[in-house]
Amino acid sequence: MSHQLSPEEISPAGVDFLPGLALDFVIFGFHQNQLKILLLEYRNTGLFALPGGFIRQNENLNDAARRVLAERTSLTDIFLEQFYTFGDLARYDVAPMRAIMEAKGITPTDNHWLLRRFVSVGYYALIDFTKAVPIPDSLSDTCTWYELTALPTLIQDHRLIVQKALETLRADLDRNLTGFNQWAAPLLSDIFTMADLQRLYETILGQPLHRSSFQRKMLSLGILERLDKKYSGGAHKAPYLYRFRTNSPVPIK
Amino acid sequence: MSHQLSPEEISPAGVDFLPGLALDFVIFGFHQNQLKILLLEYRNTGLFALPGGFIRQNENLNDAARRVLAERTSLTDIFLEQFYTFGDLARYDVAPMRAIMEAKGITPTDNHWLLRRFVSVGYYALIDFTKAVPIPDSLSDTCTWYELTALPTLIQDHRLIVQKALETLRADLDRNLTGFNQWAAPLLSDIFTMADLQRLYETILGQPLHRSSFQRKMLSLGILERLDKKYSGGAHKAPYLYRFRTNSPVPIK
DNA sequence: GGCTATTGTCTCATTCTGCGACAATAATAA
DNA sequence: TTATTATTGTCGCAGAATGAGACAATAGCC
Repeated sequence: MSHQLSPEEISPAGVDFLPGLALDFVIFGFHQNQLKILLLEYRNTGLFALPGGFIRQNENLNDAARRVLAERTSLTDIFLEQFYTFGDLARYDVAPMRAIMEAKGITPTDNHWLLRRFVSVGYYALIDFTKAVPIPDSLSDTCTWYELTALPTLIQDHRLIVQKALETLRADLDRNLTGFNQWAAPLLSDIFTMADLQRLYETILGQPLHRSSFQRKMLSLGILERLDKKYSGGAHKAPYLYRFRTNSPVPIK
Repeated sequence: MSHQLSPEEISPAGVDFLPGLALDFVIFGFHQNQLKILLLEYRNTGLFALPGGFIRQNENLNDAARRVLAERTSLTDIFLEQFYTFGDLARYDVAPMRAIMEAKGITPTDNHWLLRRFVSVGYYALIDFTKAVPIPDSLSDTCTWYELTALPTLIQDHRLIVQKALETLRADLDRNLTGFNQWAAPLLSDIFTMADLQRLYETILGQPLHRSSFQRKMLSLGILERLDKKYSGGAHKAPYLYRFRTNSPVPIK
């Protein structure tokens, strides 16, 4: 986990937060055949971590997740999915966290609350990375998109968390596709072509898909609405445009 | 959540446990076309709850789950699956918990740690209910199997937790089938017929399945080993016996 | 030795999926 | 205006997967 604290909040006991419980985020960013995730970097330490946060005493768990995500991406009303809760003792190595704090000029006592054990609830999101304005938290220096295929070494068990998030994203893509698009900053533009959608799928699944089978499957999901308009782009046949149905039927498994 | 504490542990601050974090269990029990779950009852209160527990300071989350489950069922080495973490504020209504403690002769202070907010990690298991010896925890009076189709009213959000566990159990049944059987107290007896397996599926999924299609599908999963022996049961053709392969291949989705 | 309920397997129709074919077409170039 | 070209929508086919019934084999019972 990591931290959306203001500097004043670091030294006190973090008393406004639920103790020992954190949130970790795997924020997938898609745009034009690229899949990235958002990472924090701690200068002078060479350490990278997933964005994270804590839960306020009077805040729902899922609301806390939405709040922290908004703080990191400046995007509100994001579609978030909880995917696993990580609670191994081994996952929390105090050395990196101590290095991060000392690089910030803080010398924590041995039982500083940030150096204790945390259980962390993992969430993932999928957004258009051109629409986010990444903002580092108070302990980190940069908050940047990294290609999923070229991630730096991450602290703690964050590599495992990314892996599990990716598996869940892939497995539930059909089911969550509408969700990713019905919020403030949709993943695809409001209207899009079948080719746009296919590029999204291919990038996330990491494999090419056959065009006609893909079209057939997408239409059979019943979540798309075909618009009668056409495109004005390249020197070739104009594709139909689509948008996601509101109140789309939930696909039956 | 609920509690595996000894009476002495109730009044102190539960200092050995991670604060604010609990475990809730949906322990499915199967036997001969019956699907039940394990519930605790608190006498003199009419309240029913899922078994639950807490995590020790120096204990892995999943190990804590295994420990508590062993305490409730006397079964060690159980196959457990984490399925969701529940963190709404509304889920923790203090009134039932206070009633439970007062029925036990304890008068908790307003900020007693058991009356504070808990975030709870949900786990489910699936065992043969004839092999468990249910043991109530220190706050409850009985620990009993209840038919899933006739559950009493549960405290807090426990009905929702059961619902979500059942959905996950059904969705992941193929994938976890070997898991449920390769531990100390297997779900099915060591060797079993295809009809036994079909009854298990029909009971869990809550719908009848076609015999020949079911057989074809089960064999195609590649997790069964057919034994050349035969049965000696009724006045009819003897079925083959099966057992689960060790090192069965993971079914590809 | 016949009877009967259950089992293993086969077959057939239907649906789903992978994959290529082909005509339609929209902008550009000639 | 016409030819060119890349891309698109759809169709068709082969193979796989699935639903559903048919039928012979058989193990114990009377």
